Amino acid sequence: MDTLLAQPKQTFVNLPREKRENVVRAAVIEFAEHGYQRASLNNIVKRLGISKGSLYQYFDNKEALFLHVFDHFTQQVKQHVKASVAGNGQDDFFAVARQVLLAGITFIDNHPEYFQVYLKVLFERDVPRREELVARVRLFSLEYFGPLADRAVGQGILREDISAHKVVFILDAMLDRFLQGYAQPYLDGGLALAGMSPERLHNEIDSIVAVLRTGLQPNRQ
Amino acid sequence: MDTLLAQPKQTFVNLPREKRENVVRAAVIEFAEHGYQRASLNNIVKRLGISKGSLYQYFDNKEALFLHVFDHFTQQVKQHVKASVAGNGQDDFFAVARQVLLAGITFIDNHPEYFQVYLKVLFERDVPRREELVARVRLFSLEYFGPLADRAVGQGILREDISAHKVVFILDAMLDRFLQGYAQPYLDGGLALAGMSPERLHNEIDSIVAVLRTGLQPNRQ
DNA sequence: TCATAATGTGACCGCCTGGTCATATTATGG
DNA sequence: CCATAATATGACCAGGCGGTCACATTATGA
Repeated sequence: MDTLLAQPKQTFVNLPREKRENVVRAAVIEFAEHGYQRASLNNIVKRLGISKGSLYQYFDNKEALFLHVFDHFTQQVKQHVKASVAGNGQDDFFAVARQVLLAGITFIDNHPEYFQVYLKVLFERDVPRREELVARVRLFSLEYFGPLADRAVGQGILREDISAHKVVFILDAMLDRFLQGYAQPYLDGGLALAGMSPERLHNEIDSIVAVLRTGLQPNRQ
Repeated sequence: MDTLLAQPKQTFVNLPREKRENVVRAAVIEFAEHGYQRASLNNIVKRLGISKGSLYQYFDNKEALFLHVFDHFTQQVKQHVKASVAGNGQDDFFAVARQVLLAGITFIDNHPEYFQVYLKVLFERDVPRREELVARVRLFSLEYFGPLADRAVGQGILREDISAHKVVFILDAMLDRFLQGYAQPYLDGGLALAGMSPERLHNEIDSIVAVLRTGLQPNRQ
């Protein structure tokens, strides 16, 4: 799970850090704009002001460059989420969900292009090792919420007529959809999430978490 | 809203129905597999066994062909949903939601390629008139559930601390995500929706609707 | 200083794309 | 039957793609 998807060539590793970062940044932008297949290596080298031959001294081919970019993405998102939730370890199930949602928002704010790359991978065919890439992100969510949901079931926090599996699905669906709406305004169903002030955004999140809490906790009728 | 996005040329209209349907079918398959930009007109004419010149006698260009395909999609989905819900007009808010979800499932079963085209449009940049296309589908959902939610609020069926707008967002998010998971198995969070028997699928749907009902109805604590 | 290794370069290759157009084929109706 | 209109064809075009490679430039260390 934590093994790398692809190694750059030694030449790339030897490069000064700033140049390496430039290359990755330019590649991320191109893949974010056009997805994998339509992304153009010619555009990338043009943007960087280097020759195409150089890029091929850094990576074996387009696929290796792309996988390297995706590696960066997964590393950053995991690190960001874990750091965001770290301080609130003892909170209840839904408070953690809220925290993860907020972490997603700030990640998108900080790295909108990386999230675009992910969205592209979700819905583009012929992306190399697509299932594996998506699974890396998805499994992170499942691994993260799965045990929490199991524990919550044990504590009687969740209603018993729905499996922990399904709880995670519902939670994941809401989080994912909310973040998609935040990243792509025309997906937000008229909520205008994109331009929203942080306070109102927090209100929206609280509303949704409240609905999930009421819907998922044991029945009190 | 109901005006067409693009007209084919007269030559296409004059064609016998079967040939017209063949052309549209081949185009749908190609756009479903590769999205707009990567779809190849050469592939389409090869699959049809006609010359490229002929295709250009039917449509002005790639964009016109694509928009014609999307017109077909929206017409079919609207017709299908309306027909599915028609008999159950007097049901309550959540029963209608359940019915729409079921209609979505059967639509995907009947026309998986059309739904793929829609998913591609959602996440591909540079699709001609993308916002407009997405809006056509989205607005249908909003127009459909919006009035229902308003009425439900008036009847006191929905909790009062959340706007009808937000209710529609949550509902739409769950429906959309469920259908995405059904159409693209690696999006289903391990629920294995794709290969599921109809009975178990209905159980899943009922569970989710139950959670929404409990979460969205007035608080009874 | 100079031989060797590492790195950078861009013209070039074969392939595919959306789109064009002169020409061939077929249908129509007087 | 034949002139005209409608339809079908595929070679061809310019442009972009991923990828290659012979060569130029720079860095290294003895």
